[in-house]
Amino acid sequence: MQNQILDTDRFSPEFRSFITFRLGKTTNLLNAQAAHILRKHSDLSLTEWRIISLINAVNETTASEIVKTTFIDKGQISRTVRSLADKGLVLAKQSESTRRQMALKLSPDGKALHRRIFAFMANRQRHLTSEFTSDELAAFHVALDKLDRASRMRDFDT
Amino acid sequence: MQNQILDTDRFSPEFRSFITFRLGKTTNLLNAQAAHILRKHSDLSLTEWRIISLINAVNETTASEIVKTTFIDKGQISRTVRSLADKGLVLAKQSESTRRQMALKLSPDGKALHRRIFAFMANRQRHLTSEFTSDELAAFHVALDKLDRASRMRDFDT
DNA sequence: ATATAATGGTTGACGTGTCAACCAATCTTT
DNA sequence: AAAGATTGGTTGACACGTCAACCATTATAT
Repeated sequence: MQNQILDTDRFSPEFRSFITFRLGKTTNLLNAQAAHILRKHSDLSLTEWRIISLINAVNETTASEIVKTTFIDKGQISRTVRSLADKGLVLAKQSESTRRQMALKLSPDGKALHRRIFAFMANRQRHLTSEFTSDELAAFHVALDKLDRASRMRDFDT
Repeated sequence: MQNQILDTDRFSPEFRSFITFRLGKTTNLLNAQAAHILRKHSDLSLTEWRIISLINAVNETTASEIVKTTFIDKGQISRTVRSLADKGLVLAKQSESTRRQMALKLSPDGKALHRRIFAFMANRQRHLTSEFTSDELAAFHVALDKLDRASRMRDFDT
């Protein structure tokens, strides 16, 4: 099956094969879409929303766990968590077991906000995947997993 | 076939299905890999490299064409092109046909740099796709095309 | 031919992302 | 139990990304 690319595409043969450019484009488009939704319905940034969703999904988590699942910079997470705590959306408590980890939970306000925004995001998710068969979707995730693993190699000399 | 996710993954069922989070993670990993390669072998940023590659691929292009193929912000492209021109890597000439477009080409230095860096990036590309069959790769591109199209919808109210 | 709109690009302001250095708490080794 | 290594998180400095306003040029409509 042949690819269909938006717009005219003089870059075809080389660029179709350059998977990172290709991915970057789609990521840019999707991020712009998400940012638009968030701007319209909240004053959350994309990273704030992601962290809220992540905390919501597991009820309670830590900054380092967020780093491991998203590969967002830990400095950025530290700052974003504080801004969410300042807004009263996230509660950061020292966990009982250890004094260096912070247990992150959503406050009632945070949960309410999540519920409200999630409705839009779930619609969006349905829309994004509506053209996929479940096999295609599964294959897409497998492909991303392969790329994740391949991204661990750092040097390509010689 | 089941997904394999790096690390332990308490987020599984919800998050596996959230395609934009999933994509964001892979993009973060791949960008970090590319930035590492570029830092090691040049002083180019990722965006600079992408613009150089893009110009190289079609020999001559314009800023607006770069916008259309990458969806990088046009302000950023404007600035990056100037920085590349300042470094002597890109030649920006008013095109003859019209006075508002700039024709962008690589200088000899730019071409040489591209050739040098491209060697590493081509290795990387081979590595990234080595686990893919050609069908899988084609399917992956089709999936990205579908997401691109679906990303055009902006509102998910109701 | 003139007014209006669309296109190509630049700029400023500001928010976000990234790297590296750092501190404190815990874990590991001896 | 002390020394070193690792982990969890914070901070500063700076680069990069993003939005909106803007200007000049070209295209379109009247």
